[in-house]
Amino acid sequence: MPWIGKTGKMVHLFMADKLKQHGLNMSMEQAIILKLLHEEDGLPQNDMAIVTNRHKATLTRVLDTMEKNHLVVRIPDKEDKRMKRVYLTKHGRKHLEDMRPVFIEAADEVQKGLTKTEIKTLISLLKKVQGNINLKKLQHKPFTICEKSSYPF
Amino acid sequence: MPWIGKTGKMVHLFMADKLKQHGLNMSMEQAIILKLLHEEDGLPQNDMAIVTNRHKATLTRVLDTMEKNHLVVRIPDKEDKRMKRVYLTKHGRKHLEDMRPVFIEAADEVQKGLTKTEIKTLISLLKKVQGNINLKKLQHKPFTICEKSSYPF
DNA sequence: TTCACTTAGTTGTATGTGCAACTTTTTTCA
DNA sequence: TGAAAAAAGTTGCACATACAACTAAGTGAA
Repeated sequence: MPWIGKTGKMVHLFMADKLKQHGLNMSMEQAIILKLLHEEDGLPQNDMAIVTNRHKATLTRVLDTMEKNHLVVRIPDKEDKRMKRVYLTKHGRKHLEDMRPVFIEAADEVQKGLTKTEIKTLISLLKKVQGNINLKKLQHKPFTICEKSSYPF
Repeated sequence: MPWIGKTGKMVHLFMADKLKQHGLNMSMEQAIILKLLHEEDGLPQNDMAIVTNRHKATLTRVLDTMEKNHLVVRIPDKEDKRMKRVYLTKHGRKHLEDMRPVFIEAADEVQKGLTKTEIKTLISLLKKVQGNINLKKLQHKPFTICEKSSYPF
């Protein structure tokens, strides 16, 4: 399966470059976080780590940067004092709006020449591959395929 | 195309975990370099950066680590004094042999439940996607689809 | 109820990553 | 031929990443 890793990396770089071209000073990693919070605001950090396939320590640092840049805020959960829930700020929401058309255009470019059927086939095959991968060990939790697109494209 | 990036990341993590489980103290990035040199020893750093879709500065640092660990050596080119060519060491070749069965087993696991036809279809669709992505700007060179698997799986 | 276990998040450390700016060497072309 | 442009590699910087070890807080069973 030599192609998945490389294609994934290329798509990642392509999208990151598009953000840059449009003057959006934001990494793909941060864009992914914004998209995730757009779908469900106030997620605990650990849930975000699992959905995005990142280590919780990595998430700590990405959120440090994003909080410094006023894109999100961390608010401790009232019930469970261990948890911190992450919320979009007004500024974060603005960035989200700015990046939306960029990703729509970029996704079109990436899919150029593929029929609707081919796209459906590709996604279904990738889902099958995901189903074969159990990252339980990595995340200390059973892996579940996330129907929400944790990637903004 | 929300699935490519995430699936790629999952495969990457899965493979990295397999290396660890088998006691191979090596990052996927380093494994990719070893595999590349196995196919063509003595590549200049810049070529390696392009094929692996990494920035040349990144390659500099990965190779620093690998040279420190005696997996590869850098030898200046006789003709073009700007270039450094990278060669596998005996130790590097040993690591390559050790990781081969790990990747074969892991690839089987990732592809479980997919027919030969499905695998062919998946690869052909991913190639189409790659064809849509022009990373010229990123690499200061026109992009070409690399038929060699720059990924060890 | 208490003490071991688990869970959420952070920090230290090493590596991986891209970009800009830099040096050295080669190429181009006027 | 000589100056400008290009190319290969390195370094400073900021961020991303995983892992181990840590703190604080909740859970569960004797």
